[in-house]
Amino acid sequence: MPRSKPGAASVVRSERPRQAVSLKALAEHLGLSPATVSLVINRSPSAKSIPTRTQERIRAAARELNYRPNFMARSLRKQRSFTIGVVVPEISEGYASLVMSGIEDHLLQEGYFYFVVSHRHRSDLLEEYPRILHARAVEGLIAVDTICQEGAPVPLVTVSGHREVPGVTNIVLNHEHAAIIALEHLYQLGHRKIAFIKGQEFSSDTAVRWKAITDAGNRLGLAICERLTAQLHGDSASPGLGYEVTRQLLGRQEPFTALFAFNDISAIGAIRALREAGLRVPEDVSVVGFDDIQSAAFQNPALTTVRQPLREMGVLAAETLLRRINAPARSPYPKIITVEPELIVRASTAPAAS
Amino acid sequence: MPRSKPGAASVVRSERPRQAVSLKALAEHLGLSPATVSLVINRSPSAKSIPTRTQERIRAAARELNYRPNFMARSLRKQRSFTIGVVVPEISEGYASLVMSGIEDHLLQEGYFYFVVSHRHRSDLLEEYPRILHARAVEGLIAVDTICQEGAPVPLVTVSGHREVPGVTNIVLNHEHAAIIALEHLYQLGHRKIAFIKGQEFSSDTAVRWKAITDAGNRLGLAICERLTAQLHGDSASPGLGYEVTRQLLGRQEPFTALFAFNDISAIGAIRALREAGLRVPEDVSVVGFDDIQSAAFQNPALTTVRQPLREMGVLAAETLLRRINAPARSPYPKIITVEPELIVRASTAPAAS
DNA sequence: CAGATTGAGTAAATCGATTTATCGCACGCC
DNA sequence: GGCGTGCGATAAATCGATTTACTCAATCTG
Repeated sequence: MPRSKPGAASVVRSERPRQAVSLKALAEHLGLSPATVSLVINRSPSAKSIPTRTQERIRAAARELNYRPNFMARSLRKQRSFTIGVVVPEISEGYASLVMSGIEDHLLQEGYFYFVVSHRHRSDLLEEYPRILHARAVEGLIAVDTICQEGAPVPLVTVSGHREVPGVTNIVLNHEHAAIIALEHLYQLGHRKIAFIKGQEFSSDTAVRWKAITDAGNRLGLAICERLTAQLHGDSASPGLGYEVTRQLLGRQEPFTALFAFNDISAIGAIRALREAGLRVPEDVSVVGFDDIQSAAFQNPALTTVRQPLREMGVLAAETLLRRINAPARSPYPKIITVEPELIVRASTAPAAS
Repeated sequence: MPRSKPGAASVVRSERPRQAVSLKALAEHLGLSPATVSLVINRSPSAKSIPTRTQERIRAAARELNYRPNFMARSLRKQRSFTIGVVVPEISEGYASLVMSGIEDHLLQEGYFYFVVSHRHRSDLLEEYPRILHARAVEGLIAVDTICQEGAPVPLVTVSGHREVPGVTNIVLNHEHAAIIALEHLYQLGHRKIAFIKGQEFSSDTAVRWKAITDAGNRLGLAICERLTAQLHGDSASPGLGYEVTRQLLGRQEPFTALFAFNDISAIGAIRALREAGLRVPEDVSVVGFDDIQSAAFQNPALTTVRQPLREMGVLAAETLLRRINAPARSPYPKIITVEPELIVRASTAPAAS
């Protein structure tokens, strides 16, 4: 009797179906079997024998009851997680986050999600993270600016990995070209005494880039002076590292008219150190950065830099990974994909004095 | 016969057990039932009746065969995904990525992973993403600098959400305090004509911060002049927006000796605009930023700014969310958690001229 | 009219782990 | 000799969806 009271009824009605409705519940509601409903919902080819009217009925009910397939159940059955893992050194840092932005764009478009982990160059985490990502059933991995020791049990794409590891596709900048356009720019401005800031030992770009620079120097007949090169140390995304190393460089009393930094962050620190030493940028010393992070354009002076297409590299990594995941096992895959740098000339470089 | 050939055998042996071993396989190998093995592996209380020797045997075999529980199966059974969703406006941007760094830190520590999606202020994505995250079985959501229209079917924590929505815990900066320390600083330096850059309409901090600023102005007896306030427009993480709006401000021919920007990014753009107009920072105009992003310290001049503890806010968001997830349903939860700002005085502010 | 075909749908196995209720057995006890 | 009572497990249900191999009836075919 009380059930028929309008007030009570309206309370009940106003409650949305909170807990998820399962395939079984939906099938029951329809007076059909779960099998049929599943076939129709998934537009499976074997649903072609089910008449259109029934199909409509099923879809309508699914909408009405707000049916959402349980992701875990589906994943378990199909053995697919539509999830990939992204390994970066540090998430709150311009390089990685730009690459990730590209990765995300493409993955979401294709119906994949991704887990991010940042290892901060701790070797225990570097070991552990791929394992726990694998335990989380990721279908593939993207490693950004991270040196991977060995192949993984799933397809692996690295961005600036620089190691030929079997099973790994590597997306890299054309560092030779990058070195040439940067040095040529300085050379044409009349610079002959150029200082260099190398990257940290652990950065995967460091060695390759340095080789490219020395090669380019030779090509241009530009002597690269040992006393004018220094190396970043320490694991920090702050310009402080570039500042320190530039002070060292200045302390060596070897004059130079230009400086080519490992990245924009260290270039920014370098400019500060130069200024504090009473040198004007670019009048006394020209500075070239690398990467073209977002704030490069808004430094004072605006930074001349070698742009890496970081976002595009992320998209490319995601595309390549998905292609590999969806290709039949043991298909051939590219070992290396090269992208091109671009010199962005702004206000931190000028003709060499005298 | 051929099977006993040493060469062939060694080939077989050298192959690692590639495909995962299941609980069932492990149990079979041990001559036990899956139930027993599961109980032991999970250190379930009901495993206390299994003698230590057997337990050891099971664990040893698990190690040897490299048994890894299937995540999907476990999740399906336990109805837990140990995954949460993070919604940000844009991943490659200082504010969100610092918060995310804190979120990641805490979540991974606690055995959770997270999916990130960036909506770029597109309202269709803002609608869609929470839904598909829910379909992906996330156990909770964190929304960063994002206005959420309604509660979610899972616990939701917002960072700078500023809306009282039932079911939502909001982590916010003490904007009143922030406004006071910034204005007091300028006031004490002798500034009376201060320009302001307000945030974009869509930013969740904009309204609250502006109210705090006007209140603080009143408190200090500082007139806030309509003609000296302007608002950011457009969805970009570049200082270009601040540059544009500062040029507008300058065009109004209303003199000012200090400028309080909505964030560091726009402050950087503002400084460039001021410089181009022939004004020196800080000698002619002092500039105060907001957020204290990583590059603030290395601007030229180094930026005076109101620091938000973004990383800590991320950690706090993650902690709060996990607490809510693991609390019994319908437990009480905090509606608001406030964190304190800090004024970081650097080189972009100085005593007012004249 | 037997046999083949088609239409409409279903039963049941499966993915891999968790968990509750139960079982057989040996031992001690009265 | 019958009865608890630990001990050392295990059988079987369950989580929710997918998918293969059917079934049953009606219709067509020769």
